Amino acid sequence: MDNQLDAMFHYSSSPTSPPPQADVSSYLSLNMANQYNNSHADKKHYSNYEQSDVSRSTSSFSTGESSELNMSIMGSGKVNVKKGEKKIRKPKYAFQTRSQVDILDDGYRWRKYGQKAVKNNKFPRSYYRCTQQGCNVKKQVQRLSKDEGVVVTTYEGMHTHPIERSTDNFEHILTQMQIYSSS
DNA sequence: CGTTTTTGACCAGCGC
DNA sequence: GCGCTGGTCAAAAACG
Repeated sequence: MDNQLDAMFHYSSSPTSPPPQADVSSYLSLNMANQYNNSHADKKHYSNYEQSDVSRSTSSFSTGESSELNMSIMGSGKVNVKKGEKKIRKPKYAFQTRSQVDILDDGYRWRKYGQKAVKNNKFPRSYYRCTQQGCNVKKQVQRLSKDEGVVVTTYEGMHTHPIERSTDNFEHILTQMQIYSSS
C-alpha cells in the first residue's frame, strides 16, 4: 500500500501563538480551516471557541496539580479548571491521518482514560492524557467507520515538557506507518 | 509491584 | 423535564 498521508488542520484560534505542534504542520504544509468539521448531524457547538485566548499563557501548569485535585470529587462536576478564568475555551487541533493503526507515536507518553462509542461511527473513540505531571494535554483518537484507514486524532492543549523520546518529527511517523502497513 | 488499560457509572450540555 | 450524546473518573483487571 502506498503510504498516503492526508493531514488537515482544523480550528485554530491563536493567531499570534503557534503551538508546538505547529512545527508538524510546517512539514506537511497543512491547510488550516476556521471551522471544525464534524460529521453531518453535528451540533456545531464547537464554533463556540473564542479567538483570543489562551491557552498556554493562562494555563501555565507549573503548579497545575491543583486542577486535578479539584476534580477529585465527581459530584462537584468538572469545569472550574481555571482559578481565575471564567470561561473555558480550549483550542483543539484535529489531525486526520490515513493509517491502519491509531497509535501514532508522537514522542509523548499517553495514558488512556476513557473510551466511548460515538453515534454514526462504528468504532469507539479513545481518550488519552499525557502522563507527565503538570501536563494536561489531552488527545483523542477516532476512526471513521466509513473509511477504516482514516484516523482522526484531536490534540487538546500543549505539552509543557520536553519529549522523552526523540522527536523524530513526522518523518519517523511516516516510517512507522510504512512499517505497520508493510506487515 | 508499578503502571497502564479496561470498563461501568456518572455528570454536564443540548435538543426535544 | 426527560432523553440522548459526549466527556471524565475511578475501581479492578491486565500487562511488563
